[in-house]
Amino acid sequence: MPPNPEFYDPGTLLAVMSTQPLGGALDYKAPEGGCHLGAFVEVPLGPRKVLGVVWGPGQGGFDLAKARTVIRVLDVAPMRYELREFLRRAAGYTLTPLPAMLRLATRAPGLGKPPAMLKVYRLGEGTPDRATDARRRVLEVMQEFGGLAFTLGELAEQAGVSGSVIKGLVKQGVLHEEAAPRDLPYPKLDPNRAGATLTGDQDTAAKALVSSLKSMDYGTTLLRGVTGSGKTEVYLEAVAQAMRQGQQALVLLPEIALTAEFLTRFQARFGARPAEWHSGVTMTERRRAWKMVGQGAAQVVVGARSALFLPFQNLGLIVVDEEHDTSYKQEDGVLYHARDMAVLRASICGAQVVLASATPSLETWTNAEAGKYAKLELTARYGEAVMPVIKTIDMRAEHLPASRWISPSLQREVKARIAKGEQSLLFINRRGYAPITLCRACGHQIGCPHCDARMVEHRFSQRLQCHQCGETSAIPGICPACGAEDRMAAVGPGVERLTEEAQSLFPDARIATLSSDLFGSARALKAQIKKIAGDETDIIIGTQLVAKGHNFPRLTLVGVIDADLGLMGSDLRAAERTFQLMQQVSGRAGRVETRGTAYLQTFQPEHPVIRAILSGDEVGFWRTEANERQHAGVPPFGLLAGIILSSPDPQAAFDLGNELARRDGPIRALGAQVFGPAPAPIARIRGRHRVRLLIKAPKGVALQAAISQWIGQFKLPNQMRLSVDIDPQSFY
DNA sequence: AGCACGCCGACT
DNA sequence: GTCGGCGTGCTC
Repeated sequence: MPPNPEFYDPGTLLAVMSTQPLGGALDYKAPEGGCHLGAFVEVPLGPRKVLGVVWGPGQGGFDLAKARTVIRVLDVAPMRYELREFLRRAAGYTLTPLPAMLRLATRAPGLGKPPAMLKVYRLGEGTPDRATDARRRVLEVMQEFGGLAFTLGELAEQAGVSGSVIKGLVKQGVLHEEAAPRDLPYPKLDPNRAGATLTGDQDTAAKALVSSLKSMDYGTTLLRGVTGSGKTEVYLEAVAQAMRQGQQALVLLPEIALTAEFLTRFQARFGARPAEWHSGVTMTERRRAWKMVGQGAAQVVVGARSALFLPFQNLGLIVVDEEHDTSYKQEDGVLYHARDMAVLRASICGAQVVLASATPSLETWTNAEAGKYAKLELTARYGEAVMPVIKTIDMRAEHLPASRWISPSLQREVKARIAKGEQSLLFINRRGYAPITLCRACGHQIGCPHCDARMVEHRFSQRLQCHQCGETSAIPGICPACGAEDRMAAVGPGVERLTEEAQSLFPDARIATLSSDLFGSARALKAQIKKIAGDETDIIIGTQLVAKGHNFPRLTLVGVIDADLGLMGSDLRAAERTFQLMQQVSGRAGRVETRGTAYLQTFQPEHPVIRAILSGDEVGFWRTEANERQHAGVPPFGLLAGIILSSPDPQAAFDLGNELARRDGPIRALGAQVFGPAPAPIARIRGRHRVRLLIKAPKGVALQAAISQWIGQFKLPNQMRLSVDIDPQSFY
């Protein structure tokens, strides 16, 4: 009989990938009873026991006498080929060591422990020696729910008795105590429940997605639809089809804040909630989700980007909602882009990907234009609402006193809305009160002591805060540089300061401010959003947060305080981001009956991006933008990679950076160029100085291989860390 | 990541 | 002499 490549007999040499930063797999002998390829195992490593996954046959090439034996195989479904292959390819693509990649896939609490058990109580055979009232109530409850098992707490509460009554009944054999797994399967979802009635466009798109799902093969579809066009309802039909086919589905959302609204709609469609996976989920719930996904007992997962690394058994669909969102790029630790990884994972396991957005990224738009992705368009808005009229306010012609940002024209418009009982939204993409605190005597600006970032004044909390590392400090009365008293000044607008200005301009208006840092919890934020959507607010003042998927039915005016923010930077995606953000924010106006108006305050109304937004010529904008990037040879028409060197010693980082730039043979051999070293976008984080080199390569070359070869020539001095950022997203 | 090994400065 | 600083290297 030929050996089974999926199984290792006791004593066979096999490779185990651990989550320790070793750079690769180590060989071990299979334990008594053997083990499967992909099994989760505990292995000895030096004096410790560590978690690992059986990765393949032993590699050899070392003193075989050193080989130790696998301690035990964990009681967890083995990692499937698809996930191992995904981790391998993702590690190769992002130039991340495999153990670090594997760690993302094993981030479940209590993985190494036996399944957590719970004591439950069930009806036994005996009868109680004396029938007290309390005992009778317990038995009634047990009978009412016929044969169901209860935990002590549940039963005591239902029967209105204390725990000792139940313990007493157990002693007499009336009740049985047994162990049940703590991790319960998720409620069964019903794909055939009636969903929302889909309009023509939506119905066509949903049918197209369903038929793609039926192919049981890989494919990616861009689902384009303006805000409020019902994208969610459409892709939920694809989720339903995956379930009908017995497959699992994953829905990625960019913000935890959006999950609450999603869950409500999900429950309405399928009758129960899916598994959740994001940073706000408790340890217990996390373990349950991980295990149930691995057993196929969770049909649908909604979560953040890290949910891509869950051990799905038969994944049929990945939805990336708001696919253009910048938070899909992981910016520290393992650097990856969740949208790209979703496509990679799906292509390996033969699943469908739906990229949903009103304002897709240029990458996705280009792939769809080129026919690599299918494209579905939702044009009609949900209900009768129409897109707003968009106009500019030329700030060069407005007369504004210093430290004022709401132009007279915009003030008039807001007043008119208040008079009609309609809502206005003033948008500014800056948190806090003022972005700069400077000394009027010497010009000194207060910066973060650990990062290369300015401290932002938050009047709400009466402190200065670093938006990079979270460091806070008191607002100084004396300049720390020159010692001048009472000369510190708040410069520039933030959302809190705009609120202050609005309060003085519209003293009778009811104003609500919406900024992520003004709310301690998602619940408080939700309450505020609900209040705004109701009848209690005339003016909403908000940051980026308001641009994302909330419905404010009475809103008819949007004022963008600074539409130029982000147009001037050297970021290659600056125009794209501004375009997307302005479209989303303006789309907030006039969602129901009235046609709304959006005003963009700008100093450059003739700028192509502003003009494109005004004319509504999206295709024109994308074509122009695509052309420019093609000429510049940057993504998606060329490859970019960053090399970040970080060290407590800035000179050491620069020296190594120069050395790398000088010996760039492997990179030049590709026809690629190295730029830098230059201070990284965040030049200092937690006391470490960061220097970045940028590599620009033509599309289609083996960039990763060349980079590994290149950096492999260098030995990192003490304290120095090097990380590679494939397709970096931040530039300033 | 941990942990041992090892090679130089200031102490009983 | 030796205790301990942390730089270097190994873990199958």
